[in-house]
This record gives sequence, C-alpha cells and structure tokens, in this order.
Amino acid sequence: MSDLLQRLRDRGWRLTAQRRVIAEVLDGEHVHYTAEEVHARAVERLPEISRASVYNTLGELVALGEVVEVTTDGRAKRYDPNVHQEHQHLVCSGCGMIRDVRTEGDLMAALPFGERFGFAVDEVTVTYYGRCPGCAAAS
Amino acid sequence: MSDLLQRLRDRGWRLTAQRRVIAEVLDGEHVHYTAEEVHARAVERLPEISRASVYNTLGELVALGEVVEVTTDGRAKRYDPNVHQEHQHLVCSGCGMIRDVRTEGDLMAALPFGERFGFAVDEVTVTYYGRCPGCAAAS
DNA sequence: GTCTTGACTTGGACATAGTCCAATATAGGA
DNA sequence: TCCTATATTGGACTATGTCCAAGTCAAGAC
Repeated sequence: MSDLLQRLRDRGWRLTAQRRVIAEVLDGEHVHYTAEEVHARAVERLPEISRASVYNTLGELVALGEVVEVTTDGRAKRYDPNVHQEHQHLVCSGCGMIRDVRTEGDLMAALPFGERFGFAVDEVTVTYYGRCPGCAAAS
Repeated sequence: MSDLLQRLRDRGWRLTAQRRVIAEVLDGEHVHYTAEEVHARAVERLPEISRASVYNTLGELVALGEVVEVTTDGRAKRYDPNVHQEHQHLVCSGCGMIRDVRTEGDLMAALPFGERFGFAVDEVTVTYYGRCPGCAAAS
C-alpha cells in the first residue's frame, strides 16, 4: 500500500494529510471497512478529518481502480484495497466477517451464451455465505 | 404466484387486502422491484397501503423463503419472487436492468476446501455485470 | 523562501433507504 | 355477531450517503 501514494502522485493527486491517513487505514490484508469505519480509524490519527473527505477519497480510489466496493448485505458498502490479487468473498452469515478467497475454474464460462441475452458481459462477482468457526460453535 | 396466497394461508397467515396486493405486485417473471417500487405499484391498487406494511410483508416473505433479497449495487435492496427455480443474476451496468440467468456447473465446487477457513459454507451467489443491448448501442 | 492558484477539505443541510412504535383496525375462529 | 390476536398505520427516528459554498493548502513558478 505504501506505493499507492506514489501511484496517486503520479496521477496528479495532491497528497494531503487526509488522503495519506485514509491510505494508511486501508493498508493490510482482509480489510473490508465501511466508510464510517474508515472515518473512525482516520479520526484517531487526524482528529479533524471530515466524513465528506472520507467519502470523496474512497469514491476517487474506486474510480481509479485502487479499491473496490463490496456489498455483501444490504447495509453499508465496504471498501476492499486488495485489487492486485483477483479474489472473491466468503461471508459469515452470523457475524458478517469477510474473508478474501480464491476460486478455481472459469466463473465467466459458467454463464452459457444462450443465457447472455445480448449483454456484453465483462465482470463476475461471487460471494459464498456460511458460518465461521466462532459463530458455528456459538450456535 | 397465485398459490403463494394458499401457501401463506396454510402457514397461518391472515390474508389481508394489503398482503394480497403485495403478492399480486410480485407476480411475474424477472421481477426485481425495490421496496419503494413495490409500494408505488401497490398504492395503485390499494391507495391507503402504508410503506410500513410493505416493508413488514416483504421481510416476512423473505423469512419464509418465498422471496429473496438481491443487492446488486449499494442502493436499495430488490425483491425476487422467483425462488422455485435456482438462478443467478445478470445486471446491466448502464441502466441497472436485471435478468435471471441459469449457470452451468457446480459453483460451490469452485471454492477449494483450503480456501474455506473452517466455514460451513452453505450458499453461493453469482452476479454477472455487463451492458445490455440498449445501453451498448447508446454508448 | 514566498507567492499564487486551482484542487482539496470542511460542516452542515439535504436525500434516500429502512426501522420502530403506540394507537387503531380487522380477519377469522368461537 | 362478537372477540381478540394479529396486522396496519402515520410519523418519528436511524443509518448511509450526497451536495455545496466557503475556507484552506500543496506544490509549481519565481
């Protein structure tokens, strides 16, 4: 993620304290924070950062392809910085925890041409649901 | 869908005018309305029906397994009454139109055991994104 | 180092989606 | 026809996200 800032600078971004903090918050594996969670964590490092800046910056990162939006439930969108390794998601239906997972085979090929209705299909997302070990033990 | 009302009665539901109208609105193929769209259509037949009743009834239908929630974007949830034929969704990234599609092969098997992290995986949803013929022509 | 300027940030108002609740109405059995 | 548990209602409230005008500042020019 450290070179994210360099990539952004290369694209003409002004590197503000706010953007740096947001990039730091998004650093790591299996990070899937909501915008409000990103804001809460950013505030710990930069107390005056606003919600608007977080929403703006996340939207820009998504537009640049540096972060992807994930919506596994109908609640808040989550932001996944793990874009350089293709993956899908495994979601615990108990606690909502999300793991990045890699699938086998060609998921796109699972959709026959006869089922494409003239669409130019260019993306497929797969979400697996189950109970994580903790939630399975608790029930 | 006409026998939906019978199934609900068998489960002890009271058949009110509101529930009948909601069931009628959800009748059909490739129906994926938001709660507000269901409400707007229900109001045409029963002007005094409230938003709360629509939300309540949709939630109950989901709990009973008669309707499934679909969230393809981060916006409002959509309600899909086509539960008796397993299917996935194809979404136009231009206009948001949704088609039900049937996939080939075992999507669950695409997730290796080594990628399950101890989860008891019991469901998989797949969403294909592309541009429908109309939106492709317009761009 | 300082100036300048256009891009960035901010707080707050607004919009949209959904939930909750106390009061009222009613389906369907007695 | 009556009774009552269940359903409906309007409206307040919460959560999530968007928009905007005013103020701030990063970084290139000098």
